[in-house]
Amino acid sequence: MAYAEVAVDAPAGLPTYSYSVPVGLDVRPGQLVWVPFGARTVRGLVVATGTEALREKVRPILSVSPGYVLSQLQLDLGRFISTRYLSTLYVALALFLPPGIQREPEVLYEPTQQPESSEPDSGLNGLAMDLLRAAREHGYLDATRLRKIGHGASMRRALDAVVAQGRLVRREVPHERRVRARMEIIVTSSGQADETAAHIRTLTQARFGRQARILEYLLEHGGTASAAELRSAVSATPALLRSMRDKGLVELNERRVWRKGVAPRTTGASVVPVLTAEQCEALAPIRQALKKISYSEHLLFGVTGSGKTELYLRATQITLDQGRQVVCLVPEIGLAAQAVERFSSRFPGRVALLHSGLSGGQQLDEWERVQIGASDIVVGPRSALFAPLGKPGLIILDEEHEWTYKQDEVAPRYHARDVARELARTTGAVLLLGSATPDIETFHRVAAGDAHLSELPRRIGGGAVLPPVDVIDMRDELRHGNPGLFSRTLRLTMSEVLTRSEQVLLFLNRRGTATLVQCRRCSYVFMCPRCSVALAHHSARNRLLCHRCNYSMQVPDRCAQCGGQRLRFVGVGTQRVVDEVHSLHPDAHVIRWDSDVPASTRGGPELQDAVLGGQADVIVGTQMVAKGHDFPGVTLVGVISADVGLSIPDYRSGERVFQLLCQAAGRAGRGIKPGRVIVQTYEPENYVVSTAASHDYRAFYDAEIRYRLETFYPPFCSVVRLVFSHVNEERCRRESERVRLELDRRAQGTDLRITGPSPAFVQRLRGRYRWHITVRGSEPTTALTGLNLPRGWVVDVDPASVA
DNA sequence: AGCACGCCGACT
DNA sequence: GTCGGCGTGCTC
Repeated sequence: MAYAEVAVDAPAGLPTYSYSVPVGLDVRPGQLVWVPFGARTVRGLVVATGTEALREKVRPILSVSPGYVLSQLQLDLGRFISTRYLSTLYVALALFLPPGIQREPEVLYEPTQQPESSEPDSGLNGLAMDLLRAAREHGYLDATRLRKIGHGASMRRALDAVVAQGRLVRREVPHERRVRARMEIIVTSSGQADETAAHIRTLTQARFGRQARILEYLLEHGGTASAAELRSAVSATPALLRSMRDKGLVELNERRVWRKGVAPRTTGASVVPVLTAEQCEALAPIRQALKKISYSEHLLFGVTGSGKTELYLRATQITLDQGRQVVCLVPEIGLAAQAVERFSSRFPGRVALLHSGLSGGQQLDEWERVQIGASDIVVGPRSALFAPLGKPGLIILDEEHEWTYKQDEVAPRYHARDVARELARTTGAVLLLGSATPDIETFHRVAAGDAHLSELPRRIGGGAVLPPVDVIDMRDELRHGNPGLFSRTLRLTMSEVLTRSEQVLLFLNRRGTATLVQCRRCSYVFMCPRCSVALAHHSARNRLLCHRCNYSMQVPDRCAQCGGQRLRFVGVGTQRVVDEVHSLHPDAHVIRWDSDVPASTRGGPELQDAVLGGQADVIVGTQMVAKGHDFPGVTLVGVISADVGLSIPDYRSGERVFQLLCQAAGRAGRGIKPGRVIVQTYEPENYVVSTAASHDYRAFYDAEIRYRLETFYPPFCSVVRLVFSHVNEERCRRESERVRLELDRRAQGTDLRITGPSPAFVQRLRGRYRWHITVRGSEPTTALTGLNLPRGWVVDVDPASVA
């Protein structure tokens, strides 16, 4: 008897369960199956097979899904993800499945045998009787039929009633795929050309004119054509072609056709530019590493426009020449198109683009092109890492510091950089990370000798320097009687730029929306006495609250530091900036560019045209404008309040603000005209603001790494965040306190440091209260493995934010 | 996730 | 006494 260990698609429980393999079913590791689990039929992935069951209780595997088998490499990487990120084994492995796999079985309702005449008065309502009648008529009810009869709560109730009476039984049946490969029919004339010519003559005489014309067409086109082509050229119908096949005149064959590709398949190769001396030097260690065909990690550290992309392309060339594949990850879908274009024009026809924005069919086609080796370059967001690669040789993460590489909404909450590193390590590939503002942890890996550093310190072409940055102390403005949003310098410069008909980009860091209380005189921000974290003002309870330890205090009426009586509640939105610009420049065309503007409008032609075509005079935006998009007409960038994000109770807030300021500054003067940057701040002496203003990454790194060491945060430890959410706030608090005690027990004799529970920064989400606990240590995951948390808990290893 | 089981408060 | 709220534990 054969048995299989199966990772099942259940939200919790054991990593795998044991199933028996029915006779006649060929089950191997890596296969996707349907298995019974409790009262349900669920997806499972076979991780091992054997001749003895590991456990006593077994039920049989229901069916094996055709199409794809996970490789041992993928099974191992899946296990790595599930242990590292504390996810179920199934969801980790499911990352590797092809697009369009059905996760749920089809649900059918079948009538039970019951003589209709002896029907007792059942008390069923009309809807329920309709269901019964339809089920008896068709033999069963599926989702499509059910939808035709009705929907909503009443439908659910009716269905429940009929099932409860035993008139219908619910049955779950395996259901494979939503999307299929697109096939076309290829028509080939049988026999030689002279034979075909003879056929044409006899057919014409026998008045089979249309069939004759089909053969003529085939003769003229080398003996083969697709059915679709024949249909439009000589109105050949499928039925006609079938009858011709039956007469032996033609052969019909099916052929896979790729849907219209997302990446251009045919563009001619572009000219390969000559590398600068700096580029040559930066490429050298990467080239060397690729030649060795063994794992190594490289950081390509260079400002925007310094020629990183060309090095990606050169490294790609080397890898492809070795017959290995390349993955290039980009932070978001919007930036994928650009990358695809660059790779496609150098390597026409070899690029696959993989992301969830494509149609199911396109996703499947791109994915399968990679699988069969038709594409050996994969471009996409973090999920592209899970493309079916046989021999990956190079994995590129562009803008590696971006936190979109961390999946935090749904499990498995993995970081693509870490998974990429593990993939590279196990396959002997090169991991190439690119950034102008590297993640502190990545730069620390360089310092520790775990990654090589390649630098591109200058912009290419004319050695254009980064734009000059003016730091404006907003406390001075206040002292000079200007309490407004804009400093005098920004106001003046904005007017000048607008008279010259150039564009202004006003940048607002909105991740500081939580109102905090600041003294207008000495700029003191009310802090938690226990956590050195700014207290947030909660208007509902009218108190100041610490989001880390839950300390709370009354709303103050004077400054705790200087006794000043003028306090301000900080929290500015994009709209207020827009209003202010309007009042200063009533004729200016102002455009808002933030997450409140629907993505379709944002990426759409109207907004793009307005921005690029120069109709827009002022663009007001948040994080989004700082990333990726080019604004060639912009000559002035104004950062409204550089330090807002600094007070977020998160150890990475400084790093975030630094990156954002550098990116925002980098938006100025990307065109021909020189640019200028004005940074407004209440803390000009803060190292984050000052180092960003002087474009000095190393100075920032030095200060930041010292802070991380002193406060015991990554890279000097690992962080796990546990969030509990519940509709009832009191239960929320109680449950998180209970878990805190449990964690304290587990922390005995380890270096674990636990903070919380406290309300999360986003305190209420979708009607549920949220409390969180943060665990830090050299190996917090180990201490948490096997911890049985009830429903409502989310565990996030290496969270993007601990706020 | 679904389902069974078990424990407490509002009713016949 | 019982019906049903939902909190808890199990699913091979």
